[in-house]
Amino acid sequence: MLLEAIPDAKVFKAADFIKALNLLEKHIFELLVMDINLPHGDKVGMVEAVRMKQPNILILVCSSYEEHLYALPFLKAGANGYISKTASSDEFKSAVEHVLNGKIYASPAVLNNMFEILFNAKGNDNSPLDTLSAKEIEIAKLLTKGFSTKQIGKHINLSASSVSTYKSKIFEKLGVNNIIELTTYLELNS
Amino acid sequence: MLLEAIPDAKVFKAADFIKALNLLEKHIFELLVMDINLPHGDKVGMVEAVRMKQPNILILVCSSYEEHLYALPFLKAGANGYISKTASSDEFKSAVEHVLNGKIYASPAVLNNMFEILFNAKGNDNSPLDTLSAKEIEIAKLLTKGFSTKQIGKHINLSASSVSTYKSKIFEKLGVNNIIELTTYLELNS
DNA sequence: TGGTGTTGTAGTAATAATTCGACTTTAACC
DNA sequence: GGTTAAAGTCGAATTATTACTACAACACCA
Repeated sequence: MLLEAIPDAKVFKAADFIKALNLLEKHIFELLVMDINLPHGDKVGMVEAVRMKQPNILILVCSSYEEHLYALPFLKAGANGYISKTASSDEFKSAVEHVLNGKIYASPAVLNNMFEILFNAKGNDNSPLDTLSAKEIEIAKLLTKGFSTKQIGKHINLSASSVSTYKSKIFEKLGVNNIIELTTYLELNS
Repeated sequence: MLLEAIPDAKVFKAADFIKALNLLEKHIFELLVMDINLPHGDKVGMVEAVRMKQPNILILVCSSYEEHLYALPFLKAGANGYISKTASSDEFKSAVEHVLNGKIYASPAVLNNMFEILFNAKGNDNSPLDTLSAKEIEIAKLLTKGFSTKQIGKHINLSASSVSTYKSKIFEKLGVNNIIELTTYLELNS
C-alpha cells in the first residue's frame, strides 16, 4: 500500500518466489521488496537468484527474523537493504528512499556490526563460525539435528554437563538464544 | 554415477535449485533426481515449481529427512518417488526403475501410510495438522519460534506444566521427536 | 619463563521441563 | 439425558538442562 501510494509507481506482487522469478523474467524492475518468509524459495539464495536475473535491481529484504542475527548474510549476498517486518510505515518509507537513492539501508546496529566485521577482518576470519572450535562445531551440528544434551553426551562420550557447557558457549559466541535461532543461523551462514 | 552408468543416458547436474530451473528451461528431461537439502530453493515448493515447467517430468526426491515424516508431503506435491540418501545402490536403482516405469516409489511403510490416509479420509481431514486443536496449533507455532515452555506459559497464561503437556501431545500427534523435527514438519505441511 | 587466553572437561546447586495422574469442561452421539 | 471421547488444566514427583565454578592442558607471546 505504501508503495502504491507513490505517484507513477507500478507495483507488481508475487505470492511466492517462483512467481516472483517469472515476473522478473518478463519485466525490468527498479526495486524489489522481498519477504524472506515466503513459502517458496530459500533465504539468502533468493537474493543471489534475483541478482542473477537482474543485476541492477534494488533489493530490500523484509523479514521478521531478528535483525542483529540475520541482516548481515543478506546484505553480504547483495541486498541493498534489510528492514524488520515490525518496522513502522515511516521507517519503511525511509528504507525505500535510502535504497532508491543508492544507499544501503539497515538499522544502525546492523551497519555498525557490518563495519566492525569488515574492518576487523585481519585477513581472513570474519565469520563467527570460524571462532567456534572443532568440537563446538560438532556439537552445534548435532544440536541442529534435534539431539538432546544427554543424547549428544552419550554419543560423543561426554558428560551431559560438558555438552551443556559447549552449548552455552556456542549460543554466546553466535549470539543466539535457542535451537531454532541456531538452526536458522547455521542455515544462513552455511 | 549410477545414472551415468546407464547406456545412452544423458545426465546433467545442477548445484542448486536456480541452476536446475535454468536447465529445465533449456532441455526436456525424462527424469529429475532431486536433493531436497540443496542450498537454494525450498522443499515441497521445488516439486511444484518443477512440475510447472515440465508437467511430464518424472521426479525422484532424494533426502536425508526421515522418511516416515517427510515423504508424504513430497508425494502429495507430485513427486514420483522418495528415497532416502542412506539407501543402497540397489535400492536407488530400483527406485529409478520404478519411477521410469510410471510407478510411484517409496518405502513400504510410507506407501502404507499413504494408503491409510487416502482411505481414512472420511471426507476431509487427512492432514495430521487438522487433528491438532486450536490451542495445540498456537503452542506449536510458538514452539517453532524458539520460545521455551515457561515463556509460552507466561505468554498465554498457562502453567509451564500445561504447556509441556500440550507439547507432548503435539509431538505425539505429529509423530515428531524434537523441536527441529516439529519445525521441519510444519514447514513442509505449511 | 612466566603470564594470559582458549579449549576441554565436569561437579554441584539451582532452574526448567516432562511425566503422570487427576480433575473439569466441552462436544458429540445414540 | 446419559455415555463416551477429546480437550484443557494443573500439581507433585522425576528427570534434564543450565549456571557457575574450577581446573588441567596447551598455545602464544613478550
